[in-house]
Amino acid sequence: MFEARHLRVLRSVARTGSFSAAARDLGCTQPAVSQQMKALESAAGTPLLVRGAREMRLTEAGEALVRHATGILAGLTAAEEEIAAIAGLRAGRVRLASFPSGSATLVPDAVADMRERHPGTKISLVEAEPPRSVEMLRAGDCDITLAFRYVDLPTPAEESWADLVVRPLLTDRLVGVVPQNHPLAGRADPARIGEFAEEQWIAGCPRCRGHLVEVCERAGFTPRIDFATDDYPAVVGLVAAGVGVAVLPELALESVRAKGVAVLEMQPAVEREVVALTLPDLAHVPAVDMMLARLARAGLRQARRTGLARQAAAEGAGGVAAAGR
Amino acid sequence: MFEARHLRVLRSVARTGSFSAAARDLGCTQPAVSQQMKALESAAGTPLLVRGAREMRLTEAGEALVRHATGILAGLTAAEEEIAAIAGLRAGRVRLASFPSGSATLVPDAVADMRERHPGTKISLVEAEPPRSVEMLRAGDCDITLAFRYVDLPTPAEESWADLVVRPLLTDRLVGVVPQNHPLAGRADPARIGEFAEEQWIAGCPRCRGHLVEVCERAGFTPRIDFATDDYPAVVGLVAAGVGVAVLPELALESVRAKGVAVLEMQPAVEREVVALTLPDLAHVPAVDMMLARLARAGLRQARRTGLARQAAAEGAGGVAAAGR
DNA sequence: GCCAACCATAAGCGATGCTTAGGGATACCC
DNA sequence: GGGTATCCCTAAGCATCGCTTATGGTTGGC
Repeated sequence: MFEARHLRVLRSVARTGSFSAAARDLGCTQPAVSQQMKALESAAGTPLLVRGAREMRLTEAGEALVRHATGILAGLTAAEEEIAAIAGLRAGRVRLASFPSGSATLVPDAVADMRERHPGTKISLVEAEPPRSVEMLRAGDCDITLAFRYVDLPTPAEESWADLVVRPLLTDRLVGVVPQNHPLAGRADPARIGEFAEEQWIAGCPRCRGHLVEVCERAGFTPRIDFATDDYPAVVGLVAAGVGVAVLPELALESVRAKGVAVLEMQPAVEREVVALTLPDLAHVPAVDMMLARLARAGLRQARRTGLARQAAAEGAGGVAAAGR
Repeated sequence: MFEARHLRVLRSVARTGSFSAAARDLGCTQPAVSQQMKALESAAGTPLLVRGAREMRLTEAGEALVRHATGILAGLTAAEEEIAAIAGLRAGRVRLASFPSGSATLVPDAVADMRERHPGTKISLVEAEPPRSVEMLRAGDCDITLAFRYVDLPTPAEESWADLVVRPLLTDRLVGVVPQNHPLAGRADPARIGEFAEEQWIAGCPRCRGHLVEVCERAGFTPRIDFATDDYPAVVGLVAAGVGVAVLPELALESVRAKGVAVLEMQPAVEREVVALTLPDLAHVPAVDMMLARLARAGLRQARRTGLARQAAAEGAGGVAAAGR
């Protein structure tokens, strides 16, 4: 079995015509070259070099081997370059899976950031809600999954993230969304969930709906859900049209033009933790690692933006709370 | 720097999907595979594998490396096969250089022998007289040189074979060639060189001519050389036509139809040693080594043939000695 | 809930491959 | 023609590498 090291030495000897020159070329001593060549000739089973008076010539077998070595070493170099490009973020691919409100807010920011810093990387995105998207991650169909969990809700066992790398990005809150002419719309104080007990509800994605029911039942009532859709603009439109009220993640509202509705802080706050998930091995893949960092940064920026908006709304309180933002 | 060993392991892991299976495949233990992969990932600078629940998956970098590995390992295998073919005499080339009487007698026999035993080998032949042919050998323009030396003559220093592998093939003798009607033609006893002192001489190749002059001068006369050619049929023709006499190597007569001349043994015998020369390194090249063996065998066969002919001539003595053979 | 398969890690050990040191041959130069 | 520089080989010492065995932890399957 020839080894690449042997071929490098042989090629260098063939090029320079002497062991000493090859040794200088390769950055080692001349006996090292001599030994390597002896080993190589032994492996080949035939001499490869003819020690001429002043120069080193190749035998037929030597020429054949050099001919092959050229291609082999070129392939090796190409491989090294491609791997180095991936390791050095000049290439590489990250496949994201995200739930809708994440892919509308955090992902674009992070992707733009990533593309600016590492233009060679390729990013793809599929939308998938948490249980499914985590399956995809485990099945190798994506590299990073954006997911969320409600901190007050015990995670179901079959959905454990214990074996995953969990990178918190953002702590999201639920907010109430009511028609602009709703009695609660003008109030400065946060709303309690119980105040919506008698309303008609418009619910979001299945997971959120499940959580919502849980929260309401803890507050002592069962919400009357007349309409459910994971299409948040539709939810907002329905609320604006007076069909009902909704309690939505703040992040989900971020990319929706909230016209004709009032957004209310909830008391007590119900928090949703938005995280990026990946497999432990993938966490060390440079492009994945960098993408996680970009997502974390996007999460911070998003949190700051939301915080500022909330602060501005609080300062301007007395009017319509955070309406029409 | 990736090594072929690494790539073999990676490919095996990729194919089998587990370290244990790869270890069985490669004939080593599982920790060996584990360590190799760790080293390879360290060299790559990025993970190559994702340890899935039950199967081993490749990362993007891993897939890229396997893609390259396929070509690289194929190239290595091809190289090994080609070298093995040369080492195993299923391929290979031998370039011969020979003086004319050698290339007309020993070489055809040896080449036929070689081709029969190792049909894959390629043999080429160029004609060249000793000083020049040895230069060719040293310059790498041929692999084996057939040459000869007169054992009674000190070899000139600049033509030393001390650094070469010298393989004796045959001990050739000089014989006298006289017209069939020459006074010496019918005699059973060997001729002495001095008996030709007053003759006109027809000489062979320059080297032989030089030697001939030396031999004659030791015998106390200077031969009157009227004609010199390295074309032995021409020499024989001239002798037959009565232009003069010649003293030629027996081997040179072997391929010449000696019509109209008588061939006389010489007393004392003057011997020419026919040898095959090669460079020490080339002597270990299988095809060269085998060709030397074939040449040696051809030399033996030739010696036997000559011996038998001489014996037959001796038994039939009293008539025309060895005429018209 | 135990068992089997798989992978990681650690320790021991032999092989490999490098280095330095020294010797012989050869071409070049004064 | 002798000195010198270059080149290669060999030997010995030594560090590293890579394999093995032994062992532990984890994960599916029965």
